[in-house]
Amino acid sequence: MSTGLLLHPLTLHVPPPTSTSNGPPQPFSTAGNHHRHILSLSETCTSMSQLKQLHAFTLRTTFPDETATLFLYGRILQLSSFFFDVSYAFRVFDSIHQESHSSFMWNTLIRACAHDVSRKEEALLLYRKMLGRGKSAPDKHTFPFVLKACAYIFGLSEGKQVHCHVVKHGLSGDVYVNNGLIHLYGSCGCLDLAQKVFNDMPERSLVSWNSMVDALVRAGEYDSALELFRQMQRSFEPDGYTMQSVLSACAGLGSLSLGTWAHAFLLRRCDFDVAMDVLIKNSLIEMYCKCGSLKMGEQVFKGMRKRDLASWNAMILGLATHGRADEALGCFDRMVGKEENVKPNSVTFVAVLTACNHRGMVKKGRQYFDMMVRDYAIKPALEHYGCIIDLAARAGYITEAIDMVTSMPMKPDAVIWRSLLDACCKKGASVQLSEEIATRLIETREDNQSSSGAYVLLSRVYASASRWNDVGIVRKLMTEHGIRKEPGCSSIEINGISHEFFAGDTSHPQTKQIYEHLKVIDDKLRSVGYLPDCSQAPLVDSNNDGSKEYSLRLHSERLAIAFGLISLPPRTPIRVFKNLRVCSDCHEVTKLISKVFNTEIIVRDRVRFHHFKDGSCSCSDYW
DNA sequence: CTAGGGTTAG
Repeated sequence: MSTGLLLHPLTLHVPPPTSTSNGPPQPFSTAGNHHRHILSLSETCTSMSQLKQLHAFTLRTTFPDETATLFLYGRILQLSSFFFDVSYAFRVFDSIHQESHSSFMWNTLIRACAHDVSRKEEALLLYRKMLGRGKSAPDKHTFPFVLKACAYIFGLSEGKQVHCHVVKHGLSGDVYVNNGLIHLYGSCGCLDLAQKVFNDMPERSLVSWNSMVDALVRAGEYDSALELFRQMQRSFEPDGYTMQSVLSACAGLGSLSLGTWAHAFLLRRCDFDVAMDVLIKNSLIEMYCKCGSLKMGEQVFKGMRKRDLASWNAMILGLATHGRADEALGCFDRMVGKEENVKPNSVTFVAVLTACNHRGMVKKGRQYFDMMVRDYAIKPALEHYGCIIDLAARAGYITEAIDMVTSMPMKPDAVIWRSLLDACCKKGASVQLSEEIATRLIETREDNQSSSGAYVLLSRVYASASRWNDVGIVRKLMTEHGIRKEPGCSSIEINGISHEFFAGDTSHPQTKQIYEHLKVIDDKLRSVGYLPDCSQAPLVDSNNDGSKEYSLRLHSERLAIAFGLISLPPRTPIRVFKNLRVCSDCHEVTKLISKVFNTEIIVRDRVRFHHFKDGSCSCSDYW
């Protein structure tokens, strides 16, 4: 046989066989310590084809003892998963006698599955098999992989069982295992369990802290996440993973001052490789856009040497949510154009459709929806239908929107019913239709939006039809079901201090001034020809005292803008965050106010509200 | 005798 099978560069690293230091290598069947050579070859193996040659040698070689053979097979398994050839690993594993499967082999295979997106379930299956065979017990290496697989499929009940096994095997003190548990509970939304594991750990690493910070961010506990970040710095230097979570927390709070601080922090302290750098920059774009600084978001985006799909998605979405639909669509064109040639995914189209939605561009929205299906073969998800249905309904094409709901292949969720009902309410659809939709919305049992939920919207429908009896019934139902109407809410951040405004709210210390200024704004708007559109904003009896006002007048973001115009020096950009979705008319009004008062005003939606205990939060409180 | 943990947009 020829050893020419093993090609350069592998052959370069073969230690000379002791028996034949000169001349051609001997056939492997005779020499007693050839297995050592194969073993050392396995250390320099650089590709799957080399590994296969090695495997072939192994099959032809007689090994001095069983242990040595199994050790080598373990290596081969390890290498095939290192080269991402999991099916080869499976074949090797299956070729080994069941009795001889070692913990190492099981672990290697489970790990290979846990790292492969399409094999997460297989990882759990293997683990179950491993337990069932009873030959090799799981150890501290097994659990982190199994837990990762559980986390990925959100298998909370499976994960809890694995947690029991961890305890049973006396591994509840292992730092790797515990990190896996934190990650699992964090991804499944069990914050208290994640916290408990974290608290009870005898030893913590940087990964433990990062996983816990991440769990808090996922749960929307941004404040606590930042507090933990502060604590962790007493023992660890943050890395890229940490900063990614910290940036998400800042984005979630909508706090530009915190976000800017985090940006400065990472410029000063952190050093990443290129892959991490792209990830961090993407988080920066998202953070700046969510905090209302589209300018900084764009700056980061433009300054990137390398961009990936997520960078484009973040930028398009940022432009879209700021109502800059044309630029968002332009960005999309550039992305798919010849020069950049990045293939969009389903998230890209959510961003593109959001751009159309925020500007009420019905036709364009439909075009992009069709383009997604036709040109990119992307199957529309619920979110895409949500965008396009909302778009149609808001523009008054309620029948068409309902047709889309009935023809789409999946079950509509509460968001879709709500946007239909909202449109019915604003466009004065028939009471019967509105009632039907409200019923469906309530049936989903997901309707927990107190300010624009089924009951509130339905009572508005009855009110605009002057069916006061029914309004009373709905009100009573709301009380019985314990649903409290919460007013719309906006916030504005000034010098690191956040101020909140509720529609109709009078609790701010400068209320009198704010309302006076609101009147100034409205008068100015009227003087340039703007009149609140009654069909968009029906008369509502929001105070339940017979005093009807345009709901537009009560919009909380207008209070916030009024406050901004009073307390900021002229021409300072004003950033307002709204808890409800910003719609096209809101962008219009804001644009008009910006023009009339010569100030840049940015309104951003869907930022989670951060309730400061003392009503304020400054940068220095945190760091 | 081998080894291991944490990222992604609505």
